[in-house]
Amino acid sequence: MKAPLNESVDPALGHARILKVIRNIPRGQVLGYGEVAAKAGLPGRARLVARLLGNNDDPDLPWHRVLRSDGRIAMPEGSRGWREQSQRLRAEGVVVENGRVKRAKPANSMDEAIWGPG
DNA sequence: AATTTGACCCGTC
DNA sequence: AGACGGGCCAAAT
Repeated sequence: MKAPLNESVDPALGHARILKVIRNIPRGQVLGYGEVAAKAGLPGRARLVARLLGNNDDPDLPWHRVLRSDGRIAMPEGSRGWREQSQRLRAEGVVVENGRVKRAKPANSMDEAIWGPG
């Protein structure tokens, strides 16, 4: 039998789960659209995440912590949102260059570089 | 009910 | 790093 790779999910519930994941991104950290979707139990639905953010009106939602998989900001360069996102990220200590976020932060020690934090 | 759209993603070159 | 092509999937037209 052919098991579906992912189950269909009630839209309202899916939306809620996605928003929850975004709200749970720690300060100073970022996540890709696809990663958010996956964490919400909706693999392959990165574009749904994008749509939700586009429609979102909740000022408390840390939407700025969501980036494209290549680490770049997902809005037209120079646009209002683009500038605000860069600024918000920097305010949290995230390094942003030309709308691109460096995920591989310079490690504070060689141990961290090799074994990672923790 | 068919087509278009979107703050996307991935392999390849 | 950047360019291209093809794939993806729910929501809006």
